[in-house]
Amino acid sequence: MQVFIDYLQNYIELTKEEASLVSSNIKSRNYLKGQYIVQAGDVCRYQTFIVSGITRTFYLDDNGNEHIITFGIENWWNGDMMSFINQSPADFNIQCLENTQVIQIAYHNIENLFLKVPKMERFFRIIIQSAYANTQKRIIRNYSMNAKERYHLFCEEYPQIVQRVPQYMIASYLGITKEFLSQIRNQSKS
Amino acid sequence: MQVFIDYLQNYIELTKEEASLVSSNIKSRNYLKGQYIVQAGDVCRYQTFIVSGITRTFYLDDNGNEHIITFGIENWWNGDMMSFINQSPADFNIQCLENTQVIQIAYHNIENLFLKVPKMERFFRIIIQSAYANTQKRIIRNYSMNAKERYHLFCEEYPQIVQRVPQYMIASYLGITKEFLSQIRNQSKS
DNA sequence: CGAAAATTTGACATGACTCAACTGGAGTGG
DNA sequence: CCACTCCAGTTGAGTCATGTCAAATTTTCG
Repeated sequence: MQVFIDYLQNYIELTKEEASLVSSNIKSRNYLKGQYIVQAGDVCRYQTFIVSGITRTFYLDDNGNEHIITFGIENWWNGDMMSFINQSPADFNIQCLENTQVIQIAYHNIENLFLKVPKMERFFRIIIQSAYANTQKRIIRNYSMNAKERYHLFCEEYPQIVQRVPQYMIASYLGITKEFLSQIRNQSKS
Repeated sequence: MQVFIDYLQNYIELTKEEASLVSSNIKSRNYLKGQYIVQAGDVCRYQTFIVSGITRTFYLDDNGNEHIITFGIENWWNGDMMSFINQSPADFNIQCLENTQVIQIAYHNIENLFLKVPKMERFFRIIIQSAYANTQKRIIRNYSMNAKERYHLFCEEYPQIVQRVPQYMIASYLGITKEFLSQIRNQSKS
Protein backbone atom coordinates (compact mmCIF):
# COMPACT_ATOMS: atom_id res chain seq x y z
CA MET A 1 0.00 0.00 0.00
CA GLN A 2 2.71 2.44 0.99
CA VAL A 3 4.23 2.13 -2.48
CA PHE A 4 1.03 3.48 -3.87
CA ILE A 5 0.76 6.35 -1.43
CA ASP A 6 4.33 7.34 -2.24
CA TYR A 7 3.52 7.26 -5.90
CA LEU A 8 0.47 9.49 -5.34
CA GLN A 9 2.59 12.06 -3.54
CA ASN A 10 4.43 12.68 -6.80
CA TYR A 11 1.26 14.24 -8.13
CA ILE A 12 -0.62 15.63 -5.16
CA GLU A 13 0.11 16.37 -1.52
CA LEU A 14 -1.85 14.30 0.96
CA THR A 15 -2.31 14.91 4.66
CA LYS A 16 -2.09 11.92 6.99
CA GLU A 17 -5.87 11.71 7.20
CA GLU A 18 -6.25 11.86 3.45
CA ALA A 19 -3.61 9.21 2.97
CA SER A 20 -5.43 6.91 5.34
CA LEU A 21 -8.72 7.59 3.58
CA VAL A 22 -7.07 6.56 0.35
CA SER A 23 -5.62 3.45 1.96
CA SER A 24 -8.98 2.37 3.29
CA ASN A 25 -10.49 2.57 -0.18
CA ILE A 26 -7.95 0.50 -2.08
CA LYS A 27 -7.10 -3.18 -2.20
CA SER A 28 -3.97 -5.04 -3.13
CA ARG A 29 -4.29 -8.13 -5.28
CA ASN A 30 -2.08 -10.66 -7.01
CA TYR A 31 -2.71 -12.26 -10.37
CA LEU A 32 -0.92 -15.20 -11.91
CA LYS A 33 0.56 -15.21 -15.37
CA GLY A 34 -2.25 -15.78 -17.83
CA GLN A 35 -5.05 -14.61 -15.54
CA TYR A 36 -7.45 -11.89 -16.57
CA ILE A 37 -8.00 -8.64 -14.72
CA VAL A 38 -10.89 -7.79 -17.04
CA GLN A 39 -12.65 -9.98 -19.58
CA ALA A 40 -14.65 -8.57 -22.48
CA GLY A 41 -18.33 -8.75 -21.65
CA ASP A 42 -17.80 -8.31 -17.91
CA VAL A 43 -18.11 -4.93 -16.27
CA CYS A 44 -14.78 -3.34 -15.39
CA ARG A 45 -15.20 -2.76 -11.66
CA TYR A 46 -11.76 -1.40 -10.82
CA GLN A 47 -9.15 1.03 -11.88
CA THR A 48 -5.98 -1.00 -11.59
CA PHE A 49 -2.52 0.27 -10.73
CA ILE A 50 0.34 -2.09 -11.54
CA VAL A 51 2.87 -2.47 -8.74
CA SER A 52 4.86 -5.19 -10.47
CA GLY A 53 4.40 -7.43 -13.48
CA ILE A 54 3.12 -6.74 -16.97
CA THR A 55 -0.25 -6.82 -18.70
CA ARG A 56 -1.72 -6.51 -22.14
CA THR A 57 -5.05 -4.93 -23.03
CA PHE A 58 -6.50 -6.38 -26.19
CA TYR A 59 -9.58 -6.40 -28.34
CA LEU A 60 -10.93 -9.45 -30.11
CA ASP A 61 -12.50 -8.43 -33.42
CA ASP A 62 -15.30 -10.11 -35.35
CA ASN A 63 -12.84 -12.21 -37.33
CA GLY A 64 -11.27 -13.56 -34.16
CA ASN A 65 -8.11 -11.49 -34.45
CA GLU A 66 -6.55 -10.01 -31.36
CA HIS A 67 -5.46 -6.39 -31.38
CA ILE A 68 -3.29 -5.18 -28.56
CA ILE A 69 -4.27 -1.70 -27.51
CA THR A 70 -1.70 -1.22 -24.82
CA PHE A 71 0.71 -2.92 -22.48
CA GLY A 72 0.82 -2.12 -18.78
CA ILE A 73 3.94 -2.17 -16.64
CA GLU A 74 5.07 -0.99 -13.21
CA ASN A 75 3.47 2.30 -12.15
CA TRP A 76 0.94 2.35 -14.98
CA TRP A 77 -2.81 2.30 -14.80
CA ASN A 78 -5.02 -0.21 -16.53
CA GLY A 79 -8.70 -0.64 -17.08
CA ASP A 80 -11.36 -0.46 -19.73
CA MET A 81 -12.19 3.20 -19.31
CA MET A 82 -15.54 3.15 -21.09
CA SER A 83 -16.68 0.12 -19.16
CA PHE A 84 -15.55 1.59 -15.86
CA ILE A 85 -17.14 5.00 -16.38
CA ASN A 86 -20.48 3.62 -17.46
CA GLN A 87 -20.31 0.33 -15.57
CA SER A 88 -21.22 -1.31 -18.85
CA PRO A 89 -19.80 -4.52 -20.38
CA ALA A 90 -16.16 -4.17 -21.35
CA ASP A 91 -14.97 -4.32 -24.95
CA PHE A 92 -11.44 -5.15 -23.91
CA ASN A 93 -9.62 -7.96 -22.19
CA ILE A 94 -6.79 -7.28 -19.78
CA GLN A 95 -4.51 -10.21 -19.20
CA CYS A 96 -1.39 -10.62 -17.09
CA LEU A 97 1.68 -11.74 -19.02
CA GLU A 98 3.63 -12.36 -15.83
CA ASN A 99 2.62 -12.79 -12.22
CA THR A 100 1.35 -9.32 -11.46
CA GLN A 101 0.73 -7.39 -8.29
CA VAL A 102 -1.78 -4.56 -8.44
CA ILE A 103 -3.60 -1.97 -6.36
CA GLN A 104 -7.27 -1.62 -7.21
CA ILE A 105 -9.91 1.02 -6.53
CA ALA A 106 -13.49 -0.14 -6.93
CA TYR A 107 -16.07 1.95 -8.72
CA HIS A 108 -18.19 2.61 -5.64
CA ASN A 109 -15.12 3.48 -3.59
CA ILE A 110 -13.68 5.84 -6.12
CA GLU A 111 -16.76 8.04 -6.20
CA ASN A 112 -16.76 8.00 -2.43
CA LEU A 113 -13.09 8.90 -2.37
CA PHE A 114 -13.59 11.77 -4.80
CA LEU A 115 -16.13 13.26 -2.41
CA LYS A 116 -13.95 12.97 0.65
CA VAL A 117 -10.62 13.76 -1.00
CA PRO A 118 -11.20 16.07 -3.96
CA LYS A 119 -7.49 16.01 -4.64
CA MET A 120 -7.97 12.49 -5.95
CA GLU A 121 -10.23 13.89 -8.59
CA ARG A 122 -7.34 16.10 -9.57
CA PHE A 123 -4.96 13.19 -9.56
CA PHE A 124 -7.09 11.16 -11.93
CA ARG A 125 -7.62 14.10 -14.20
CA ILE A 126 -3.87 14.47 -14.54
CA ILE A 127 -3.30 10.78 -15.18
CA ILE A 128 -6.02 10.51 -17.77
CA GLN A 129 -4.96 13.70 -19.47
CA SER A 130 -1.57 12.32 -20.20
CA ALA A 131 -2.94 8.93 -21.20
CA TYR A 132 -5.15 10.79 -23.66
CA ALA A 133 -2.29 12.83 -25.06
CA ASN A 134 -0.31 9.63 -25.55
CA THR A 135 -3.09 7.93 -27.44
CA GLN A 136 -3.31 10.88 -29.79
CA LYS A 137 0.42 10.66 -30.35
CA ARG A 138 0.00 7.00 -31.19
CA ILE A 139 -2.64 7.74 -33.82
CA ILE A 140 -0.34 10.20 -35.50
CA ARG A 141 2.49 7.74 -35.56
CA ASN A 142 0.33 5.10 -37.15
CA TYR A 143 -0.48 7.56 -39.88
CA SER A 144 2.86 9.22 -40.47
CA MET A 145 5.33 6.37 -40.00
CA ASN A 146 5.69 2.99 -41.68
CA ALA A 147 5.91 -0.31 -39.85
CA LYS A 148 9.69 -0.37 -39.68
CA GLU A 149 9.92 3.11 -38.21
CA ARG A 150 7.19 2.37 -35.69
CA TYR A 151 8.97 -0.77 -34.58
CA HIS A 152 12.29 0.92 -34.02
CA LEU A 153 10.68 3.77 -32.14
CA PHE A 154 8.87 1.28 -29.95
CA CYS A 155 12.14 -0.49 -29.16
CA GLU A 156 13.72 2.81 -28.16
CA GLU A 157 10.83 3.97 -26.04
CA TYR A 158 9.94 0.72 -24.30
CA PRO A 159 12.99 -1.52 -24.14
CA GLN A 160 11.62 -3.04 -20.92
CA ILE A 161 8.53 -4.20 -22.77
CA VAL A 162 10.37 -5.51 -25.83
CA GLN A 163 12.43 -7.75 -23.61
CA ARG A 164 9.52 -9.14 -21.68
CA VAL A 165 6.76 -9.90 -24.17
CA PRO A 166 6.66 -12.22 -27.17
CA GLN A 167 7.31 -10.68 -30.53
CA TYR A 168 3.93 -11.51 -31.99
CA MET A 169 2.31 -9.31 -29.36
CA ILE A 170 4.50 -6.40 -30.32
CA ALA A 171 3.48 -6.95 -33.92
CA SER A 172 -0.13 -6.80 -32.80
CA TYR A 173 0.49 -3.59 -30.86
CA LEU A 174 2.14 -2.05 -33.91
CA GLY A 175 -0.77 -3.12 -36.10
CA ILE A 176 1.17 -5.53 -38.33
CA THR A 177 1.42 -9.32 -38.71
CA LYS A 178 4.02 -11.35 -36.86
CA GLU A 179 5.44 -12.50 -40.20
CA PHE A 180 5.98 -8.97 -41.38
CA LEU A 181 7.62 -7.94 -38.13
CA SER A 182 9.95 -10.88 -38.46
CA GLN A 183 10.90 -9.64 -41.91
CA ILE A 184 11.54 -6.13 -40.61
CA ARG A 185 13.85 -7.44 -37.92
CA ASN A 186 15.79 -9.38 -40.49
CA GLN A 187 16.32 -6.37 -42.72
CA SER A 188 17.62 -4.35 -39.81
CA LYS A 189 20.39 -6.81 -39.06
CA SER A 190 22.16 -6.30 -42.37
CA MET B 1 -21.74 32.54 -21.91
CA GLN B 2 -25.06 31.20 -20.68
CA VAL B 3 -24.93 28.51 -23.36
CA PHE B 4 -21.76 27.26 -21.75
CA ILE B 5 -23.10 27.33 -18.19
CA ASP B 6 -26.15 25.37 -19.35
CA TYR B 7 -23.89 22.84 -20.99
CA LEU B 8 -21.86 22.47 -17.79
CA GLN B 9 -24.99 21.76 -15.79
CA ASN B 10 -25.42 18.56 -17.78
CA TYR B 11 -22.36 17.23 -16.00
CA ILE B 12 -22.19 18.95 -12.63
CA GLU B 13 -24.49 21.07 -10.49
CA LEU B 14 -23.34 24.61 -9.94
CA THR B 15 -24.57 27.11 -7.38
CA LYS B 16 -25.12 30.69 -8.51
CA GLU B 17 -21.81 31.74 -6.98
CA GLU B 18 -19.96 28.92 -8.67
CA ALA B 19 -21.56 29.70 -11.99
CA SER B 20 -20.47 33.30 -11.74
CA LEU B 21 -16.95 32.23 -10.80
CA VAL B 22 -16.88 30.12 -13.93
CA SER B 23 -18.22 32.99 -16.00
CA SER B 24 -15.56 35.34 -14.75
CA ASN B 25 -12.84 32.93 -15.80
CA ILE B 26 -13.91 32.31 -19.38
CA LYS B 27 -13.90 34.37 -22.54
CA SER B 28 -15.93 34.22 -25.70
CA ARG B 29 -14.14 34.64 -29.00
CA ASN B 30 -14.86 34.52 -32.72
CA TYR B 31 -12.61 33.16 -35.42
CA LEU B 32 -13.00 33.50 -39.16
CA LYS B 33 -12.89 30.62 -41.59
CA GLY B 34 -9.25 29.71 -42.15
CA GLN B 35 -7.95 31.25 -38.93
CA TYR B 36 -5.93 29.25 -36.44
CA ILE B 37 -6.86 28.67 -32.81
CA VAL B 38 -3.51 26.99 -32.19
CA GLN B 39 -0.45 26.81 -34.41
CA ALA B 40 2.23 24.16 -34.06
CA GLY B 41 5.20 25.65 -32.24
CA ASP B 42 3.11 28.04 -30.17
CA VAL B 43 2.03 27.19 -26.66
CA CYS B 44 -1.60 26.16 -26.38
CA ARG B 45 -2.88 28.66 -23.81
CA TYR B 46 -6.55 27.73 -23.80
CA GLN B 47 -8.95 24.89 -23.61
CA THR B 48 -11.46 25.75 -26.27
CA PHE B 49 -15.15 24.89 -26.30
CA ILE B 50 -16.89 25.21 -29.64
CA VAL B 51 -20.21 27.02 -29.52
CA SER B 52 -20.72 27.05 -33.27
CA GLY B 53 -18.63 26.31 -36.34
CA ILE B 54 -16.20 23.53 -37.13
CA THR B 55 -12.47 22.98 -36.70
CA ARG B 56 -9.82 20.50 -37.67
CA THR B 57 -6.81 19.52 -35.58
CA PHE B 58 -3.92 18.37 -37.72
CA TYR B 59 -0.30 17.41 -37.58
CA LEU B 60 2.26 18.30 -40.22
CA ASP B 61 4.80 15.49 -40.54
CA ASP B 62 8.43 15.68 -41.64
CA ASN B 63 7.49 15.03 -45.25
CA GLY B 64 5.07 17.92 -45.25
CA ASN B 65 1.95 15.75 -45.16
CA GLU B 66 -1.01 16.82 -43.10
CA HIS B 67 -2.72 14.29 -40.84
CA ILE B 68 -6.06 15.20 -39.37
CA ILE B 69 -6.31 13.98 -35.82
CA THR B 70 -9.80 15.17 -35.13
CA PHE B 71 -12.55 17.50 -36.16
CA GLY B 72 -14.34 19.71 -33.67
CA ILE B 73 -17.98 20.73 -33.86
CA GLU B 74 -20.64 22.31 -31.64
CA ASN B 75 -20.30 21.32 -27.97
CA TRP B 76 -16.90 19.70 -28.38
CA TRP B 77 -13.63 20.63 -26.78
CA ASN B 78 -10.45 21.36 -28.65
CA GLY B 79 -6.86 21.97 -27.75
CA ASP B 80 -3.44 20.41 -27.91
CA MET B 81 -3.60 18.55 -24.60
CA MET B 82 0.13 17.95 -24.19
CA SER B 83 0.94 21.54 -24.99
CA PHE B 84 -1.71 22.84 -22.63
CA ILE B 85 -0.77 20.61 -19.70
CA ASN B 86 2.93 21.35 -19.92
CA GLN B 87 2.64 24.81 -21.46
CA SER B 88 5.13 23.60 -24.03
CA PRO B 89 5.14 24.21 -27.80
CA ALA B 90 2.23 22.52 -29.55
CA ASP B 91 2.67 19.68 -32.05
CA PHE B 92 -0.72 20.29 -33.57
CA ASN B 93 -2.48 22.99 -35.51
CA ILE B 94 -6.12 23.78 -34.92
CA GLN B 95 -7.80 25.61 -37.75
CA CYS B 96 -11.36 26.83 -38.25
CA LEU B 97 -13.07 25.47 -41.35
CA GLU B 98 -15.99 27.85 -40.94
CA ASN B 99 -16.49 31.02 -38.95
CA THR B 100 -16.37 29.64 -35.45
CA GLN B 101 -17.52 30.92 -32.07
CA VAL B 102 -15.79 29.51 -29.02
CA ILE B 103 -15.53 29.78 -25.25
CA GLN B 104 -11.98 29.68 -23.91
CA ILE B 105 -10.45 29.04 -20.52
CA ALA B 106 -6.87 30.21 -20.11
CA TYR B 107 -4.27 28.06 -18.41
CA HIS B 108 -3.77 30.37 -15.43
CA ASN B 109 -7.51 30.74 -14.97
CA ILE B 110 -8.24 27.06 -15.12
CA GLU B 111 -5.89 26.24 -12.25
CA ASN B 112 -7.42 29.06 -10.30
CA LEU B 113 -10.91 27.82 -11.11
CA PHE B 114 -10.04 24.29 -10.03
CA LEU B 115 -9.05 25.64 -6.62
CA LYS B 116 -12.19 27.68 -6.13
CA VAL B 117 -14.63 25.27 -7.77
CA PRO B 118 -13.35 21.72 -7.35
CA LYS B 119 -16.37 20.49 -9.27
CA MET B 120 -14.71 21.84 -12.38
CA GLU B 121 -11.89 19.45 -11.80
CA ARG B 122 -14.49 16.73 -11.83
CA PHE B 123 -16.03 18.09 -14.98
CA PHE B 124 -12.75 18.04 -16.86
CA ARG B 125 -11.95 14.59 -15.63
CA ILE B 126 -15.23 13.34 -17.08
CA ILE B 127 -14.75 15.09 -20.40
CA ILE B 128 -11.20 13.88 -20.83
CA GLN B 129 -12.09 10.36 -19.77
CA SER B 130 -14.53 10.02 -22.57
CA ALA B 131 -12.22 11.69 -25.07
CA TYR B 132 -9.62 9.14 -24.06
CA ALA B 133 -11.99 6.21 -24.44
CA ASN B 134 -12.91 7.48 -27.91
CA THR B 135 -9.31 7.71 -29.03
CA GLN B 136 -8.76 4.12 -27.96
CA LYS B 137 -11.79 3.09 -29.94
CA ARG B 138 -10.34 4.87 -32.94
CA ILE B 139 -7.07 2.97 -32.67
CA ILE B 140 -8.92 -0.32 -32.66
CA ARG B 141 -10.91 0.63 -35.69
CA ASN B 142 -7.81 1.55 -37.60
CA TYR B 143 -6.45 -1.88 -36.85
CA SER B 144 -9.50 -4.03 -37.29
CA MET B 145 -11.29 -2.39 -40.21
CA ASN B 146 -10.21 -1.58 -43.75
CA ALA B 147 -10.52 1.83 -45.37
CA LYS B 148 -13.94 1.20 -46.88
CA GLU B 149 -15.43 0.04 -43.60
CA ARG B 150 -13.91 2.97 -41.74
CA TYR B 151 -15.32 5.41 -44.25
CA HIS B 152 -18.84 4.06 -44.04
CA LEU B 153 -18.75 4.01 -40.27
CA PHE B 154 -17.56 7.60 -40.26
CA CYS B 155 -20.44 8.62 -42.53
CA GLU B 156 -22.91 6.97 -40.19
CA GLU B 157 -21.46 8.42 -37.03
CA TYR B 158 -20.71 11.94 -38.18
CA PRO B 159 -23.06 12.86 -41.03
CA GLN B 160 -22.87 16.51 -39.91
CA ILE B 161 -19.13 16.49 -40.49
CA VAL B 162 -19.24 14.68 -43.82
CA GLN B 163 -21.52 17.34 -45.18
CA ARG B 164 -19.46 20.25 -43.99
CA VAL B 165 -15.83 19.43 -44.76
CA PRO B 166 -14.06 18.68 -48.04
CA GLN B 167 -13.55 15.05 -48.92
CA TYR B 168 -9.78 15.19 -48.87
CA MET B 169 -9.86 16.09 -45.20
CA ILE B 170 -12.00 13.10 -44.42
CA ALA B 171 -9.49 10.95 -46.28
CA SER B 172 -6.78 12.42 -44.10
CA TYR B 173 -8.77 11.71 -40.94
CA LEU B 174 -9.29 8.13 -42.07
CA GLY B 175 -5.59 7.77 -42.79
CA ILE B 176 -5.88 7.25 -46.55
CA THR B 177 -5.21 9.30 -49.67
CA LYS B 178 -7.86 11.42 -51.33
CA GLU B 179 -7.52 9.34 -54.50
CA PHE B 180 -8.22 6.14 -52.67
CA LEU B 181 -11.24 7.58 -50.92
CA SER B 182 -12.57 8.69 -54.27
CA GLN B 183 -12.20 5.11 -55.50
CA ILE B 184 -14.01 3.75 -52.45
CA ARG B 185 -16.92 6.11 -53.00
CA ASN B 186 -17.17 4.99 -56.58
CA GLN B 187 -17.34 1.32 -55.70
CA SER B 188 -20.11 1.98 -53.21
CA LYS B 189 -22.39 3.54 -55.80
CA SER B 190 -22.72 0.41 -57.90
C1' DC C 1 13.61 -35.62 -24.17
C1' DG C 2 9.39 -34.28 -26.38
C1' DA C 3 5.49 -31.27 -27.25
C1' DA C 4 3.80 -26.90 -27.69
C1' DA C 5 4.67 -22.19 -28.63
C1' DA C 6 7.17 -18.70 -31.05
C1' DT C 7 9.68 -17.33 -34.91
C1' DT C 8 11.30 -17.53 -39.58
C1' DT C 9 11.06 -18.24 -44.55
C1' DG C 10 9.20 -18.05 -49.10
C1' DA C 11 5.64 -17.77 -52.78
C1' DC C 12 1.98 -15.25 -53.89
C1' DA C 13 -1.97 -11.88 -53.34
C1' DT C 14 -3.91 -7.37 -52.51
C1' DG C 15 -5.03 -2.98 -50.33
C1' DA C 16 -3.51 1.27 -50.60
C1' DC C 17 -0.16 4.76 -52.51
C1' DT C 18 2.07 7.67 -56.22
C1' DC C 19 2.03 10.42 -59.99
C1' DA C 20 0.17 12.60 -63.72
C1' DA C 21 -3.56 13.92 -66.38
C1' DC C 22 -8.25 15.26 -66.67
C1' DT C 23 -13.02 17.13 -65.24
C1' DG C 24 -15.95 20.25 -63.29
C1' DG C 25 -17.48 23.80 -60.49
C1' DA C 26 -16.85 28.54 -58.08
C1' DG C 27 -15.10 32.71 -57.95
C1' DT C 28 -12.90 36.87 -60.21
C1' DG C 29 -12.01 40.33 -63.19
C1' DG C 30 -12.37 42.50 -67.56
C1' DC D 1 -21.30 37.20 -69.79
C1' DC D 2 -17.07 35.19 -71.31
C1' DA D 3 -12.25 33.78 -70.30
C1' DC D 4 -9.20 32.51 -66.73
C1' DT D 5 -7.68 30.51 -62.72
C1' DC D 6 -7.98 27.85 -58.66
C1' DC D 7 -9.40 24.19 -56.00
C1' DA D 8 -11.65 19.76 -55.20
C1' DG D 9 -12.54 15.56 -56.99
C1' DT D 10 -11.89 11.70 -60.36
C1' DT D 11 -9.50 8.29 -63.27
C1' DG D 12 -6.02 5.11 -64.60
C1' DA D 13 -1.40 2.87 -64.89
C1' DG D 14 2.14 1.21 -62.36
C1' DT D 15 4.26 0.24 -57.83
C1' DC D 16 5.06 -0.86 -53.05
C1' DA D 17 4.05 -2.03 -48.34
C1' DT D 18 2.00 -5.27 -46.00
C1' DG D 19 -1.00 -9.43 -45.67
C1' DT D 20 -2.04 -14.55 -46.35
C1' DC D 21 -1.02 -19.16 -46.14
C1' DA D 22 1.71 -23.09 -45.47
C1' DA D 23 5.80 -25.20 -44.19
C1' DA D 24 10.26 -25.28 -41.83
C1' DT D 25 12.97 -24.09 -37.93
C1' DT D 26 14.03 -22.62 -33.36
C1' DT D 27 12.99 -21.83 -28.61
C1' DT D 28 10.75 -22.74 -24.36
C1' DC D 29 9.57 -25.41 -20.75
C1' DG D 30 7.19 -29.25 -18.43
